[in-house]
Amino acid sequence: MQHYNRIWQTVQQIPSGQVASYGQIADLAGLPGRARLVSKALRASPMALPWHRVLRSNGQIAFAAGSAQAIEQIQLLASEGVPVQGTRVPPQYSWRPDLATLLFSLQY
DNA sequence: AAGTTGACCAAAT
DNA sequence: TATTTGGCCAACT
Repeated sequence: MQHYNRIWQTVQQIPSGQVASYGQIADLAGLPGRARLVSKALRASPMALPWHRVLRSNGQIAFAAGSAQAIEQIQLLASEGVPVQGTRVPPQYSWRPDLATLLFSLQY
């Protein structure tokens, strides 16, 4: 699907040490309102992606607390210097992409 | 063809 | 802070 490629490329733009929400990725990929599609795209991704930098809009991990996936994600984030305090990542780690940079790097 | 299911979200409570 | 509610829509039954 064409949309998945856009989503994957957008996720790859998230810098180490920062995080983005599903809705944010959808918007940046040109798919406003389709946050759920992003989760599907990540699940279906055949390539290596920084999927751990994608959180819910409120900073929480999308997986159930305590699940193996959630634990792995927390570990990966920690290795980049992003703490998960209690149940969520503090908002100052959210990615604020420069628009011109994005437009330059998203090729189709 | 019709109903269900999500790695979601914003707003209200 | 946590939970609920209604909305969303592609992919799967």
